[in-house]
Amino acid sequence: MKKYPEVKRYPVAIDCIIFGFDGSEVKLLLIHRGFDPQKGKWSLMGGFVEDTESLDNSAARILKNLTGLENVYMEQLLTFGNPNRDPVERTFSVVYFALIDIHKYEAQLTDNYRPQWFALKEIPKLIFDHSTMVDLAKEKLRVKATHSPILFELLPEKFTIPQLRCLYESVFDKALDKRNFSRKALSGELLVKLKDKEKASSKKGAFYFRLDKKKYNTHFNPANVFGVS
Amino acid sequence: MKKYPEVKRYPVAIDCIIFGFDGSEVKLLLIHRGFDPQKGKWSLMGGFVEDTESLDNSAARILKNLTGLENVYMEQLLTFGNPNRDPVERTFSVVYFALIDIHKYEAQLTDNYRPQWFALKEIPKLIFDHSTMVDLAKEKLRVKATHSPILFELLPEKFTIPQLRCLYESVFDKALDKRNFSRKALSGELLVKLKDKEKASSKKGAFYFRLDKKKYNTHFNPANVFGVS
DNA sequence: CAAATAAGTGTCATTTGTACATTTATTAAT
DNA sequence: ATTAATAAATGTACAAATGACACTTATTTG
Repeated sequence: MKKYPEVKRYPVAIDCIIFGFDGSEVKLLLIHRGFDPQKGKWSLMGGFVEDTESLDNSAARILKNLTGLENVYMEQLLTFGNPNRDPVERTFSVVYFALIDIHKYEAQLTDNYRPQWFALKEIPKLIFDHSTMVDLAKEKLRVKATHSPILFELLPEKFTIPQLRCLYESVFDKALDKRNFSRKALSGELLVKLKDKEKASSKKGAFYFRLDKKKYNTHFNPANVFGVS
Repeated sequence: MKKYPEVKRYPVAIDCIIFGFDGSEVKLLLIHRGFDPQKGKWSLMGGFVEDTESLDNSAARILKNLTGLENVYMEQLLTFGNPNRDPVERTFSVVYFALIDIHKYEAQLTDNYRPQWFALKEIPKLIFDHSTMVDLAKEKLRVKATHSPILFELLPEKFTIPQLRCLYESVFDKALDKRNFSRKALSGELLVKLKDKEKASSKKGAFYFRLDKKKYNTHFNPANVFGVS
């Protein structure tokens, strides 16, 4: 059958929002945009969807090309399509987002586009509607964190309860009660206590824990980790 | 500046998923597709995005054209873009969904595309990937219903507690305890008891309630009714 | 006035959430 | 060796929310 007649066609882009945790704070990964307009400005990792790839695959390819990051589980967030969002011509952008452990992916990160991690409170001005995208992702991150243990994705293999609390405090931007937090964290029985301690941040040291992956995967399988969609 | 060189362009479509409640069950609105391929088959309300409209406006226009429904608050769900999802040519589809009170919109509904309401358990085979879209929307509906009082969107101005319970039972597909349900429903202080009763479904009759719109809007403003995005 | 129908309501036990202060293990300095 | 400093670890009591459960009430119809 012939193509749809009289239908306008548009470039479809992907933008990737990568949140990361470095043990004390949640940060956002940005790069310098590689082409005009706004070449060199701070930007999300973006590119155009190619002809034979799915949206998910396209997002993975683009992230890999621009940052070197691979095997990052990203979730589709929302599509932006205001007629004037891109000054060059109308484009649609399907936004993806992910949460990673910064240190885990440190080695993968390539330097081509001079990527940089920014604390959530120090995000610079971004091109186009990228700031709106990030705001939306931050909000979604909070909501998801409330209803699922999604934030474990941000942690290294071994982590301490204080680090975990720190992560939640960073996401929600508020102080949490030590005692109540650790009671709740441990009550889920998802955490396994290890024998060794993290000694860098206190004299006493804090015991490491790891995630019980079996239980985690059973109760929150990958497709559901980030919730519904 | 010149348009992006060497970038492929695609039609961008919208598909609208409309859930409705008729007082006893949640249903899905479908129409007969108006053009080839698959002309005449059961389909979501879909069409192509036009050049000057936003995605939200496009969704509203398409819904109006195909069904007559106006002023329905729809939320963007997810974008589908597998290369082969449409046999004619590659298209992307941004999916929207909404919840309405079937009776409230009864008069608006036009007959051009022979629209029909289907109980969730009796949804017919749909074109393309529309069934997947509906499954996703059902799931999202459940999750949203758990975390926000979204379901009030499905009710008429006046409704009874048993109707409300019935709605939740329909969405979650399970029986809920009468006593606990009404305690919880009333505890929010979002419901205002009226003087008259609904007498159709019992001899005793059930008091009508209405939503306290001020409180509802204060705590769950339109942008947030459906949650985050 | 009896029967039928679905609405409406209360209690108790359990779980969950919240507020709050002291003790403990370890290191570094004297 | 003793002390000071640091941040980790832990418990209790009260309030609020949840879940399980059965009887009474208002109304209509025969």
